[in-house]
Amino acid sequence: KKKKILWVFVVVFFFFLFLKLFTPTHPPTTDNRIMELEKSYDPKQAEETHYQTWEANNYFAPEINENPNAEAFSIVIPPPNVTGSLHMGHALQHTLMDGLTRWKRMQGYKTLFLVGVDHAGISTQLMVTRLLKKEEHKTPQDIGREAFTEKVWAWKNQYGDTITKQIRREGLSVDWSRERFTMDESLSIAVRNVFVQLYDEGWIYRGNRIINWCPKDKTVLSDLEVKEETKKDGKLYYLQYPVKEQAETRASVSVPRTITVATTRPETMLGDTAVAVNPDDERYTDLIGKTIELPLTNREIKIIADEYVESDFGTGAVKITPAHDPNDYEIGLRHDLEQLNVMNNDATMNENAGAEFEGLDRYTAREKVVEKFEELGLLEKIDDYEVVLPHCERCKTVVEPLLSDQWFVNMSEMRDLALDLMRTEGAPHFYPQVPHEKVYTTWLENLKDWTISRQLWWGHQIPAWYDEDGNVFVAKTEEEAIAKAGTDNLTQDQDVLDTWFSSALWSFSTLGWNGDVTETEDLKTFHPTNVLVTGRDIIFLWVSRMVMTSLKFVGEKPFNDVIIHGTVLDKNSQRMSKTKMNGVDPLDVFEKYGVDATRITLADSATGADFAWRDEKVESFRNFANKIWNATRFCLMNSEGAQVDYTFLNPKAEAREIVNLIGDELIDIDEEDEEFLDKVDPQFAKDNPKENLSIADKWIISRLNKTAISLNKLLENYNFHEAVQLLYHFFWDDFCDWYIELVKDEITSEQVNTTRDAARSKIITILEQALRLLHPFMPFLTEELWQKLPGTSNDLHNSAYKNADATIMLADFPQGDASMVDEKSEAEMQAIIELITKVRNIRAEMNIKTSERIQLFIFSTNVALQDIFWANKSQIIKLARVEAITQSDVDLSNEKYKHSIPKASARGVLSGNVEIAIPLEGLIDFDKEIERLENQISKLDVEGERLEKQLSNQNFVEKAPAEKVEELRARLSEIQNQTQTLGENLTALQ
RNA sequence: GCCGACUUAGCUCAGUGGUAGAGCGCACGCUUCACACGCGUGAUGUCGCAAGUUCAAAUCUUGCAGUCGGCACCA
Repeated sequence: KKKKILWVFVVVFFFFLFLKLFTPTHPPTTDNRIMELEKSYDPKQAEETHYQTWEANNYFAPEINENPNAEAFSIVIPPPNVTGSLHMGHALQHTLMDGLTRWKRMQGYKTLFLVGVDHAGISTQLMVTRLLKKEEHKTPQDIGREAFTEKVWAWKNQYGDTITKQIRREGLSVDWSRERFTMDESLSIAVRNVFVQLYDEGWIYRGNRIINWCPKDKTVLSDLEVKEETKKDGKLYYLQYPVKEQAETRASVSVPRTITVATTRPETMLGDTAVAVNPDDERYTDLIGKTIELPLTNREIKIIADEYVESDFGTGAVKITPAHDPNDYEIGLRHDLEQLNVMNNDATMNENAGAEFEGLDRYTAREKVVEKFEELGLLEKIDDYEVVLPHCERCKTVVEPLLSDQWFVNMSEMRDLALDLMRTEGAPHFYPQVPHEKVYTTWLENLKDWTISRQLWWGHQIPAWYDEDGNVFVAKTEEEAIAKAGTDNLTQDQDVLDTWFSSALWSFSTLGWNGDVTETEDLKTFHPTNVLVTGRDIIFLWVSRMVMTSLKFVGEKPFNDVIIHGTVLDKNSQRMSKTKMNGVDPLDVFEKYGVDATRITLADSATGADFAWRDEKVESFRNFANKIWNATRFCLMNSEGAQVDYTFLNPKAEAREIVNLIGDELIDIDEEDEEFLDKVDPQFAKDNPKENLSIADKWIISRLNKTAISLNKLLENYNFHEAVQLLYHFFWDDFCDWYIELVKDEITSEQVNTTRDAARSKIITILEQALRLLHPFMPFLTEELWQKLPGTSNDLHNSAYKNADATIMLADFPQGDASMVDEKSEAEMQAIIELITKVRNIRAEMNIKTSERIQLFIFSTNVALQDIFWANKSQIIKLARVEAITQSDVDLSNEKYKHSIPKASARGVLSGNVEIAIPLEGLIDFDKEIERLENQISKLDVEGERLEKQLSNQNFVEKAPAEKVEELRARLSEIQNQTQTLGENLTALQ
């Protein structure tokens, strides 16, 4: 038995060896380019090599543009956190920005895509603090401010380039020579100058206010950094406060009177300094002005009347804690109440809370307060209550409202500048405009003061100094502060500024403005930037503030347009988050499908709406990348004797031909033409006059020009989804499925002649144009392939980059030429496509084997169409798998048609009164053919009925545009014709 | 409470007054000399529900229902 198994193995082995040896290999070729192309696209190599070349050759820098009159195009990147790493949101916005930049660069604009990172105060400080604890078991306080910030810098220098490496991986054409960091010297000077000016003008002030305090990060937060979260299982505690009665009344009352207040935070009662009721509340009228003996304290507080209190809410009586609640604070001011802070900055109770509570955490204190009230018999009840609690956006800790000394910006002046800009110019223009413009405007209208100080060490230290008496001196430098104070016994404010304060200056501080320097070449050239691309979560935090500061300090808007992209959700339409572990790492996707496939997937998804991430979608664009690869592979396999040549694409080529024949002086050509003609090979023009172009050639040229025109228009409107769809279908459907197939025979011809070479040049020329159109969104693949095409050189560059080495990223972006849109050829081609599709349809429905060649009769009273079919008979034969077509097959008169075609034929009708018949002697299943024809007739009937109904409506005929009515009439008449023909065919079968 | 968005084919999403679209999936067929990450063919939707405007509504208006956001407040 064992022997038998072994024997089988040996046989199988030799069988495969045999198969391997005798399988024909690729046909030999003289062109070694072919050998370079693998059967499918592997993005790795392209991604590794081209970026380095681009960067090394300085292609990303605006200086590459040699045209002194070039218009500028600029984008500043929303600076990612220096601590950060790339997520899908970045990948999305980066793709859009780079797509736009590459597009404009190819158009000859002097482009700047400015890159940089943000110091991200809280995030970075937290990260390094954690590291310090883990590695050295120390807190920042243990090592002191100076040592700590040194550590952060060291950390930044060591790890801060993670994000920039990832940006390179994405292929972003950013100018690294202008890379910025929010804590760069010049940007820091800008921050100080802005601070000093705003202070001097009275817009920045220091004040004691109720602020949002994060007890974990131990810093104040702005309103925008606090996120509300609903807690369903909250409690509402009803506490009874005994009213202190006058001696004489006390005698007559057996039980002391109490007033009940409700609270969700009982521990704050230790800081109560009043109880408030509505002045019109009759229940409490007699108590107003009386005194309460505040339990658990030995303090007495007043009952006051204030309109703020709503009588029908809760008990109608409110405990007032001015130091721990923003509303209470306001009431406190109105009634001149004491502000008693009972908490430390870590949310433990302080000495003001009383010895019993001092040092307890706020929640422990809460329990204890409730216990004590219960013991005293003063706890009325506890209700279940849904509470909404403010949380720290970063660490999720419940934020405590606290009374604290902080720095604020009064935004009223800058807010008005921004609102005026919107009202007068409609700027910045949001894409999509709805709903963002309104949200932005409404937010500005209700803008409150901005808390800008942070109790951190990492960031821009506030340029304010205090003397021994606490007098404040705001100055750009310590020297200036000393000069102002008249003493050097000064201490600088220990706090730093909100990260967003420096971000707010980003659009101009990155271009060299710093308050000392207010005019730079870059600022003049690139500001205002053209467009900002960002997520909707930072419209308030960043976009609006850039608008305000830019108007105030530079006197112009920071950008014309703002693209707000949607959020990338997970496949279940949930937000991606670290805690949910449902994030998709762009680097994994790059690895699996390639950067280009990922980029074009993201661009396709960018409609402004949120979208669910699906790997299947990238997969389909990976397939698209492979399709491009293989189409190019095919062209290269048949590229001997061919090269990219624009003579073919444009009638201006004919001008060159004439120029060559009769001399320059006789023809009037403008400068633009001259430039174009430089790229044209005159010999090719002579060999291939335009009259030689086939319908397929004219059609693909028309499609190409239409595509280019539409694409540019779509990109102008930031319509990325439509742009990608257009490219996808032009390349796959028009170019691959039809053009390549139509010219395949010609191109792969064994015969070496000028016709073959011309066909090869034509297809490569179209392909080369297509690669350019694709480049902004698929930079690596297109560069890889473009470099391999015969005849690509820096001659194809936009005239602004004539001296740069050949690269597709500097090639001239096809604008499309409306004069090359050829509707006649498109219609003719459409007829051929329709014919072939119809035959294929009949073949499939009648189960005719692919290998089976069939006969085809084409009948049309339209002589022009007859000619077209005849002229393209070889393509029809090939693509519809037809045996042969003779002149008589397409030249049938009505009578002859009816009599000469076998009855046993499958029939079809096409638009333009074209009929086809496929004799199926012995193959035809009559029942099946009857069913097929009936199906088609009934489909046409449905449409016909609807049209008839519409056309018989007098109102429609009278009121609808005449064009429309005519259109429907024509369609109806065609349907009637087709139905009739099919009906006759049907009758003949029965 | 205020403001807003969304609801279209099995799934993910485009479209936005004039005959319903894509990709994926599905069905059938294909070792057709670039590509099975492919080729060909096909099926599938009272465009959330109801009313209104209009000759004509998925598209505009109003109401309702569901989903999801943003802002504000909550003793």
